Formats: sequence, C-alpha cells, structure tokens
Amino acid sequence: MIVQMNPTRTLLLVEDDAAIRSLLVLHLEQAGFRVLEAPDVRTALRWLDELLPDIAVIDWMLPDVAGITLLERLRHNDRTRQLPVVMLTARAAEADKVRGLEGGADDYVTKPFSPRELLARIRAVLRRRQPEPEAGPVAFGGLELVPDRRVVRREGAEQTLGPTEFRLLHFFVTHPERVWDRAALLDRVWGDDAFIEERTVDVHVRRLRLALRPLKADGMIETVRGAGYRITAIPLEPL
Amino acid sequence: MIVQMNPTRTLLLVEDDAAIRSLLVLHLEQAGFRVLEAPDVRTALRWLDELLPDIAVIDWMLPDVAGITLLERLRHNDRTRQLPVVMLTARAAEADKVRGLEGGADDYVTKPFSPRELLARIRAVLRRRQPEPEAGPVAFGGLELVPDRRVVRREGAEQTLGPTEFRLLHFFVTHPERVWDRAALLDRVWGDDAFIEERTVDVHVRRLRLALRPLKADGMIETVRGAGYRITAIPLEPL
DNA sequence: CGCCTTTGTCACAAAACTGTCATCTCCTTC
DNA sequence: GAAGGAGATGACAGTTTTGTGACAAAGGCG
Repeated sequence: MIVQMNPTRTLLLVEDDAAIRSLLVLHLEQAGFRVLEAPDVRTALRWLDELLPDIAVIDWMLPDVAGITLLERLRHNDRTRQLPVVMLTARAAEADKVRGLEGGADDYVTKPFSPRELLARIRAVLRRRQPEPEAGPVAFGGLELVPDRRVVRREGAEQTLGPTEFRLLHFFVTHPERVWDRAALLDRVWGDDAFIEERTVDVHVRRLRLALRPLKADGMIETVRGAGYRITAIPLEPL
Repeated sequence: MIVQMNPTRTLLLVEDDAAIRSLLVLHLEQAGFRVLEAPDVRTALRWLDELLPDIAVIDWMLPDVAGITLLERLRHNDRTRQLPVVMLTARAAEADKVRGLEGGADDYVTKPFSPRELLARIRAVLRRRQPEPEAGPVAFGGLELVPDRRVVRREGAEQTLGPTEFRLLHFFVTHPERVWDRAALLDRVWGDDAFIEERTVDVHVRRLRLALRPLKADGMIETVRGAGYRITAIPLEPL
C-alpha cells in the first residue's frame, strides 16, 4: 500500500567539483530525485531550456559564471522565477548569506555539509513552496489556464497572453469574485518590491481584456469603481 | 468635495534633515497621510506619547540618538510594539539592513530613494499589517449588502450602488427602524467634517430608492415628514 | 547590432459620481 | 380649498475615476 507516493521530483544540480557532485547525485537519486547534472552554468542553462526542474541546487563558486549570477538570471526569467533554489557555499560569511537570500535563494547550505542536511533543506524548501503550486493548469468559469504555455483556453479556442497578463489573470482566477484594489494587485502580481504606478494596473487589465476578447470572456473582469477589479463567473456568450 | 475612501492614516516621520523632511511631508500629505514631523528622537517620543500613529518612518542616522535605538525602544514598549516601522538609511551596508530587520523594522529604504518608492514601501507594510478590515456582508429585511462589491442583493437579484448610496444604505441597515434627521445622516454617512447642504441628503435618498426600485425594495426607506428618514422591514412585493 | 516583444507612463477621452438648484407635488392647517 | 411648508424630481456643472491609444525604454533573439 502506498501511503504517500510523491511524484518523482526533478532536481537541477549545478556543481563543478566532480567528486562532490557524484556524491550528491548518489544521495539525491536514492532519495527519489531525478537529477539533472550540470558542472557549469552553460550546461545548467541548457537543461533549464528543455526542462523545468522542481528545484535547483547551485554551488556558489563555479568555473565560468558565479553561481550567484545564475541565481539572479533565474529570478529574472519568467519561466524560472518561481524555481526554488538552494545555494551551496564554502563561505560562511554572513554577507554572502544575505546576498544569496536577497537574490532569491530559498535556502543555503554551508560546506562542509552532510548530504543528509542538504536533503533536509531541499525537502523543507519544497514543502514551503508546496502550498502555492504555480504550475498546474487552473480552471475557472469556463476558462482554463495553461501556465506552461501562457495560454488561456475556452472551448478549444486559445489565446496566448503576455507574461504579465498571464500572471494577472492567474491571480484573478485563483482568487475569484473578490475585489482587489490596485495596490494589492501590484503586491501580489508584480511583487511588493515593485515600484510602479497604480494606474499601470489599469493598462494591464485592459490588455488582459483585449486578449480575452476573442474568447468573449473579457466581461469576466469587472471594474469596481473606486475599489479595483475582480473576476467573476458570468454566463458567457457562445464562441 | 472630499471623498475619503480610506480613513486618514497618521504617520510619524523622524528625520533630521529639514530638506528631506519637507520633501517627504509634501509627498506623504499628498498621499493622504497626516504627518507628525519629528527632527529628533526626543520630539518623536513626545508625539508618540500623545498619539499613536499608524506607521513610523525613521531615519537611521539622527542627531541625538541613533534611529536604530529608537526602533529598539519602540519594540520594547508594549504600546508601540506593534507599530509598523520603515527605516530610512543612507548606508547600503547589508549588515545594517539585517540589523534593522532583526531589530524589528518592517522594511527599510536606502537613500537615495524616490518618494514614490518610500510610499510604495509604506503602503506595502500597512497592507501587510492590516490584512483586511473584512467588511463582511450585512443583511436586513431581505436585503443583503456586499460591501466588497458595493452591491445589494435580494433573492438573487443584484443592484450595484454608487459609493455614497452604498454607505447610506449600509448605515440605514446597520441602524434600522429609527428615524435619522439629515444632520445626523450627514455626520455619520458623510463625516462630521463634510460641509454639505442638508437637502443633499434628500437627493441621495432618492438615488438610493431609485437603485432599490428594481429590487422592489425602495419602499423600505421611509420619509418621516419633518424629521428625516428611516429604514423599516416591511413585507416586500415578490420580485 | 537591428527587429520584435513586453512594459511602465502619459495625455486625453469617456464614464461615473456628486452637490446644488429651480421646480413640481403633496400634505397640513386654517 | 387656499396658503405654506416639506419633500421629491429632473437637470446641471464640476470633479474624480477609468478606459484608451500612443510611446519610448529595456530585453530577448537572431
């Protein structure tokens, strides 16, 4: 009987030291991970290009580009922005830790470390990330969002959205009916560290509506004057 | 005319540089904050003594006592422990940031910064602190008010109200049966600082009735000649 | 490098709200 | 039933909020 069979997780391991790498691969695979090995950033990017892992473990010091740089690149790309990252470092310096965490690392492990410790951190990060699965397709009021392709579907018809449009719609769909004011949307869709005019939200809402028009679903995004916007399930015209 | 959707927030600004201070005051007040200015910690403490603000913005470097010290003091006092604090600092040193956040600052902004950035941080902090006033739905005599969307519902049918109409109905519903004269309504619905003709109340009552007509509920708002208005639960016609 | 997409801002048009009036109705009272 | 007074109406002009279309800057990608 299966109590809790976790689906196999894919893990990207970016580490140049072959010895450490194979040691980790051993443990990681034994722990049920499918490991993508990358001795350098170039290889890592190739992997990422073809397959989005569930988590990445990145060595701080790498031969070609600093691991921290890779981290920043990941955070800069829409596809990898949500990717959980655990940094691996030989330095115990606090400054690095801060920089790493600020750069968006979810945790970091200092060498020397036991594989068990790394594993524990990885699991903790995955667990923490779990509650907000940005990945799976979402459906609401006849719409279906496909995060992989940034596409909305309705009765077969498809519309591709821009990155921000998609995140916005995704947020609405996962928090339906309620009214969200512009500030809240900036916080939750753009991130609370984005310093953006509130009116920009209007523009993006408009773009989203425009994109939804071909699906005759633009009416789902309602304006609540003086308050904000909300998505609501309404009877839609047939396509 | 003044429509203040959000209640005015009070903000304590502790900053010794007069130039920066007045610049910030300008922006903060324009953003709707009531600003308590303090060039030093002593003044700040005096303010705090007589009035607890909604948030404090504190400069890291101050003439008398370091801002960080003030922060620590705030955190040690029961009354101010929960006060949201945004630190303002010229130093970009990470160590300081860490210390500030550990000291209990809710966020911190590095100089030079744009007033807009500061404003965004302040709003984010306030939002984080005060999740939602949670304006729950209210019901009375078959009507159901949904503050979130500014709509009244009756047996499924919905009517969207204007902001003032909604506030007015909301007031009636939460203070039913009794008669309210125009002055009282102006006070409680418009705010006691509103400088408005009493007759204006009539107009809004009418607009409210108009909006309620489709729900056949306009009869609930009664006119009491020579006294004012009141809402009553009466048997309503079926829809 | 140029080409193209994505984005944040603007400036201006469109729509929604508001507070006041002038006028019209209806109720009271004599 | 005429005169007053109190409310109800419909129209307005002034503001505030949104919707739009255009643009330029920033990246991504050959």
